[in-house]
Amino acid sequence: MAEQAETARRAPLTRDRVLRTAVVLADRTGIESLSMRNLAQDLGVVPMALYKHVANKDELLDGMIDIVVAEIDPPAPGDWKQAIRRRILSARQMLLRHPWASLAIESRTTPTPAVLAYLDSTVGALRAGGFSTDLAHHVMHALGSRVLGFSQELFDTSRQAGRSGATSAGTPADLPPEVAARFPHLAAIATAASHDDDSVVGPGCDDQFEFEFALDLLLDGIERLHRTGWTSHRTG
Amino acid sequence: MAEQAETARRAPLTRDRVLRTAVVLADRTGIESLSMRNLAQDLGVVPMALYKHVANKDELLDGMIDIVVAEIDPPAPGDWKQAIRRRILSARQMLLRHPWASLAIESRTTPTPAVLAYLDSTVGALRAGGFSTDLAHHVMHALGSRVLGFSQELFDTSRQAGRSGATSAGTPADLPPEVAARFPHLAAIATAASHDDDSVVGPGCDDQFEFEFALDLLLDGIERLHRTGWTSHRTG
DNA sequence: AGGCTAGGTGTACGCCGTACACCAGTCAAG
DNA sequence: CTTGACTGGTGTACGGCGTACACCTAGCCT
Repeated sequence: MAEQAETARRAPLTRDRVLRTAVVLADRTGIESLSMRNLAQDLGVVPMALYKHVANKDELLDGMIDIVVAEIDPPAPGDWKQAIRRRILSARQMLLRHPWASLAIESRTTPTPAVLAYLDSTVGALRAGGFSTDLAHHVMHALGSRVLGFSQELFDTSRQAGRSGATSAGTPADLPPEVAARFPHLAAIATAASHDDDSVVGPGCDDQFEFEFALDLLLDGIERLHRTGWTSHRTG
Repeated sequence: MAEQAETARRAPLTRDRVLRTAVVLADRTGIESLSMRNLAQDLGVVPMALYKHVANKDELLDGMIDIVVAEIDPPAPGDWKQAIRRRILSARQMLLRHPWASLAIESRTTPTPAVLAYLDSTVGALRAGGFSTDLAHHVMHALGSRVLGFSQELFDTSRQAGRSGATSAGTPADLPPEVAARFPHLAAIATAASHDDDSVVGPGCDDQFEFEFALDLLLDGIERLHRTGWTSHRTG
């Protein structure tokens, strides 16, 4: 009975447990150091045991993506603009919780069913708002990466070291001086917000503000097209 | 005069040659199958020889990025809108030539000098057009991934197999039937264009059109903000 | 009892990046 | 002319990776 107590000590190791442990591990140590061997060790199991539950590492990643995509808030009733706005912001929150997810989703050659479902329901919200399939089609392209909340800040200094989110406290403009000297325009932009005390944006750069700025820019434009009955058909 | 060409090395193997060969190899076989060993073989050299010219694989990737970013057309004179539009579309062409580049650039934790220079000159074009640093700052965030021309079409079926570009000929709506059944809105969008013969967009989905649609949506919104003297400062 | 099956194990293979010791040239200074 | 440092290509080797394959074991059905 001592022997079976030892094996009974750990949970049964289901596919779901494998995937969720992998998500936690990726959250904690980054996607690049998520290996089948590490994951197996976290589960107290030998590496090959995982292959009884996932076909290979690619399928593991797909499963992880499905799990985090499922964390996005379900569509809420209301007008299309509010609904989509809330949805996208919820997706963004998910991606901030799981910093590896955006790159993982992008690197997949084909979207997973959960991603497809998310996109589908977003299109559904547009259609429910009276969008033609034609306009809805183009709008989905226009929202593009924002549909999944990607911020994708190339010059986001916070991405190098710690977690993401607003560069809120401290870190006013931490470009290395030699970089600032060579790229004056970039330097000016990086420090712009901190110079003006009456700016809505605090010191440093508020990712959330920037994201909503771009999002609203797109949404307002989309609304305008919608109101004026825009179509990609030839004018005639 | 007798040159010592008789004993000249067959392969000079400079840092530049290493990087350019790596770019060609990545273009041909994809970034995931670019290894130091493959690259060395392509150069007719032993793997460790590369390390005399690049510190490690990360530095190799940085060097490759610098090379392809340098292919983006230099800024042209003219009004800011045209200048930025041309620049971004040029960047997009570069990314279509080097399909590995967008993911590679995104996965870097810190942008390379060439990327910084590209971003800087884009900001410069805005400033030259009379944008405040404040507005220019937010505009750069808004353009976001589009600054480097990322299309990032999650539901771009062409990405799974061949090269990208417009799904121009054939392939009207190649969603697998079981997928189409489960996601009716997606299916409707995917087939929308092919149903209407008088659409500007031909059969299938014209990536280029979609990209410019989104880009112009953003640019028009930005222009409107610019004209009305938008600022992120508190009103009043 | 006998065998089927699901699930965990152990070993092994071929990739990968790269540390480290080595060696063949070139070339400047003694 | 020697010498010794420096540059750049080589060979070997190590630890980590994904995973194929054979094996074992426990529970279940007949």
